[in-house]
Amino acid sequence: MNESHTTKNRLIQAASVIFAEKGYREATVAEICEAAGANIAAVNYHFGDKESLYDAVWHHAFEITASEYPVDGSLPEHPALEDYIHSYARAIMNRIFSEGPAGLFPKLLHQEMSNPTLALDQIAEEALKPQSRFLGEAVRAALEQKVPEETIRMCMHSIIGQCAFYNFGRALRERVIGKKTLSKDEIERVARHIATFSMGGIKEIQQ
Amino acid sequence: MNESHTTKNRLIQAASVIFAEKGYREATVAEICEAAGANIAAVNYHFGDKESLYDAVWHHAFEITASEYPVDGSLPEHPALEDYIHSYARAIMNRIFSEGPAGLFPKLLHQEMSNPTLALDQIAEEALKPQSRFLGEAVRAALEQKVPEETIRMCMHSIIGQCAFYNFGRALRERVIGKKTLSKDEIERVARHIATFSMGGIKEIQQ
DNA sequence: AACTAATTCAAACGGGCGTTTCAATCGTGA
DNA sequence: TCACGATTGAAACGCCCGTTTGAATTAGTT
Repeated sequence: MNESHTTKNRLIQAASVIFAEKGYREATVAEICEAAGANIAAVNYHFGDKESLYDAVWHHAFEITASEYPVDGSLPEHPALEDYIHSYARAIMNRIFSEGPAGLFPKLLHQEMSNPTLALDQIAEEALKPQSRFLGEAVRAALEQKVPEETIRMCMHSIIGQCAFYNFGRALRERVIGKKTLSKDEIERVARHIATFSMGGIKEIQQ
Repeated sequence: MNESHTTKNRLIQAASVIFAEKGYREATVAEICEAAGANIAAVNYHFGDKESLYDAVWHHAFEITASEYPVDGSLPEHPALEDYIHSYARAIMNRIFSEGPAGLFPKLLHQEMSNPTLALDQIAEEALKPQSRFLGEAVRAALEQKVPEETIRMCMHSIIGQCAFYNFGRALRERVIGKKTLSKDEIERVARHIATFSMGGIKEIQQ
């Protein structure tokens, strides 16, 4: 009876979508239960309270996105710096524009960044620091000893910022540009652009 | 009696801070009134309802930030592309790390991006599109005819993304890096970095 | 000083929220 | 088949929200 159609799992899946859309505080347990086809008391019975359900949603969302689109998922055998950046950008872009469950993590993260709950500390430690290190060590290795630590950090932020903007800028892209989603090809071109652009930036910085 | 200490003005000032901190829905009129030293009914008397107060806050915040840190505020006489990017980045960074009223606009924008209200359409049209055009036309002029429109757009996003990350990444910078704010000098170095990095990126793209 | 309009005040109103309650129902092992 | 723990169900509780009310107070005009 450990199927994925238990009430508990239906709650997590329904809650993921609603939390991602509205954020923790704006989402109501009533609408979550209705979307899951469960009774209003189901959240408290299966999770204790709303906040524990939120924790469960986070772990679920991160596991899915990290296994479907790992940041080192496109690395060739002997990767150069550009390969690291491209692999990172490709993974992040695919996550952001995934319309399936892998797309929920970036949306949850966006919500959490503007109105942090206690969950953010844990997420930063478990999910984001490792990804940040993945990029940071690649950049540091490529620039070794030539530039101060602050410059390395700024270069990392330049790379991460380019990717993250497609997540945080969602609402604006619809309004300023008029494009809601990106095709598979566009995603590939953006990831390639970010890698090329960043390599040019780093070259310009280090001379 | 058109001073800046009327109840109406105190409400706008108090509300700006609270809306910027918590977003529209999470902020309560009770705490706004308390912070303004006004009665609970003051919002409805002076503005009609919470949403109209929110509109007033937006206009107030944008006027302040746009006049204190205009995106063309650091342009030399005959600006090259790098000057445009630097002027833009410097203005945005100064806004983001301003601890005074000029810092409220980026915070409000962050809130609005994750949970858009009807106000976002108006903001996008009045405040953000012009700034986007400022950058876009400079980039387009520098790359004229050499690259497709999609490439120009991606370069713009690379520049804007680098700046915006310092706004959206606030909560993470504290948790992953451990730095909360930036000194005046650091702000200048980041703005210079973004301009240099972006020029390198654009050079790499256009060849 | 007297009158009028503007503003402030404490209290209350509906409505929606997360949570609790406890009876009804289901699933499973004896 | 029966009994018992696990799960579901409908209803209610207590709380906080934005807003409204109507009286009290203040400010401006003659």
